[in-house]
Amino acid sequence: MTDNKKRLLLVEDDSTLGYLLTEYLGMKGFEMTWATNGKEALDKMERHAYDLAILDVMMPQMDGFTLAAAMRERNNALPFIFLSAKSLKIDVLKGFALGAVDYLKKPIDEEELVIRIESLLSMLSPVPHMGVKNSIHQVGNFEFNALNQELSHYGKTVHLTTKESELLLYLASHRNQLCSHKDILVKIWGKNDYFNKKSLNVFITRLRKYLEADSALKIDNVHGQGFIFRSPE
Amino acid sequence: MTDNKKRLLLVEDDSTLGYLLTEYLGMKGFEMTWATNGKEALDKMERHAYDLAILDVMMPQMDGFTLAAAMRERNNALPFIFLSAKSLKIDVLKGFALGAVDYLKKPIDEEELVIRIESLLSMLSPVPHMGVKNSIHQVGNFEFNALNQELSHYGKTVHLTTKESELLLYLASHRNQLCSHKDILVKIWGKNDYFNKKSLNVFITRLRKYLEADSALKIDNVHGQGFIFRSPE
DNA sequence: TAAATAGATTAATGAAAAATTAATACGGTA
DNA sequence: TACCGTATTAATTTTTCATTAATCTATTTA
Repeated sequence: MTDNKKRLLLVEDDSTLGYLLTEYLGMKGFEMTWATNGKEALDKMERHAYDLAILDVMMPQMDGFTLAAAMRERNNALPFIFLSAKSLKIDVLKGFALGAVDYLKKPIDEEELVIRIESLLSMLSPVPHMGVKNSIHQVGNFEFNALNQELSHYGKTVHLTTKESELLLYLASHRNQLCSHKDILVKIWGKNDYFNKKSLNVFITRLRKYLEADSALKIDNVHGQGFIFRSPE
Repeated sequence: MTDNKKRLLLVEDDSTLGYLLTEYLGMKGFEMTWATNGKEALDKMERHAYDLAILDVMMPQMDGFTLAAAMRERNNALPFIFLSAKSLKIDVLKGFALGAVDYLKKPIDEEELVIRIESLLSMLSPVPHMGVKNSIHQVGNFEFNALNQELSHYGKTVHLTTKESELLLYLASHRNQLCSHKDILVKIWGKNDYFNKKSLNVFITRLRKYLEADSALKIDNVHGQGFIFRSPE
């Protein structure tokens, strides 16, 4: 599909409301089709693909409930919501029993309608689990996946421990900046004391070892201050 | 999951309404958990799996909006609906903007609540899972039929137990990604405690044994974090 | 340039985590 | 009730990893 606008089919006999909603929703980025009765709606459904139908309940000839039942009978999987002045509980229950994904009572607030439609559409077409957060960093000619704690170099991957990964992430997000002992220790070790500082040195050494395959990368010490992770941006 | 009751987390400070809804929804076939404040709710979410959360908006200390924001911050994918006496449009919009799947105005009609919950659950749950479960997965040079719980290797088929199959399905759908203990346990065992973690290890061992015939497949442990199922895509 | 301080490196330690194996409990069934 | 397959819990062994210690090297400064 070249156009990713969502297509809505509005079934509404009242021309004022029909026109208003068509305009408003169209303005909000939906591709609108407006049918003024059930028969026309069924016909359009046959011939076009829609993402969601909005059915008015009270219509002459064929009411929204009947239309929904007819859709179901034709094995039409198009999800639909009802708009209705009938706010009686029994009607709401009937609406859902017919398979509606929502039931809105008139008068309709247009903004609420839009946000509900968007919510429903996003529920109905769930994102196929986009491969987790984007936590992959290019570090020199390494690829660093902070989430999986992996560091790859031309296909060769090593596993970092949690602390190693945290420290590398900190340095990599502050490349070419002085990172003070204090800041690193507070951020990663939680506190800044004599022993943690010793520990930090151990981990710096380890990272240097991991990264030595790329000579453009260096972890420089600034005497008495901290470290600078030198890396081309 | 052995029990297919849907699990709801109700967050409601008012004890009368909380009790009423817990009883009513419990009677209607849901497995209910009732938290009386946001902190308690967040805690329960960490340790248990729920299918839907019902959040009261107006609560002392942490209101429902803040709670929803905290959930999102923690990358908690639990879908939620708001219950609120605040029927102002701005609040409804805010609720949806925070990712709510519905926003119901008090006074709540219990029957409508039930049918809306059911409608939402059917929209939310069966799509992602059934689809995956129905398909046959190529796992290395194994063929994994999650529905039949069968694992085949060049014509040789073994039968997996339910838990084995669920775990393999989870890992296979997250291949080469770190799967935290917590996520696995919450998703498959329903809760995350000391004993389940032991149990998980047992099942990991079993899967490793099944899969050892293909040396390209590995279930690596990430110390203190979880597991990564390594498998060519 | 020598002494003092800071940093780097390697190796050792101990606690925690994980893997493995064994034992028990449970649920259906004949 | 005895049996079988499965899930959970327990006990044991193995591995991992942050810390600490010990040793070596670099930098500062008097």
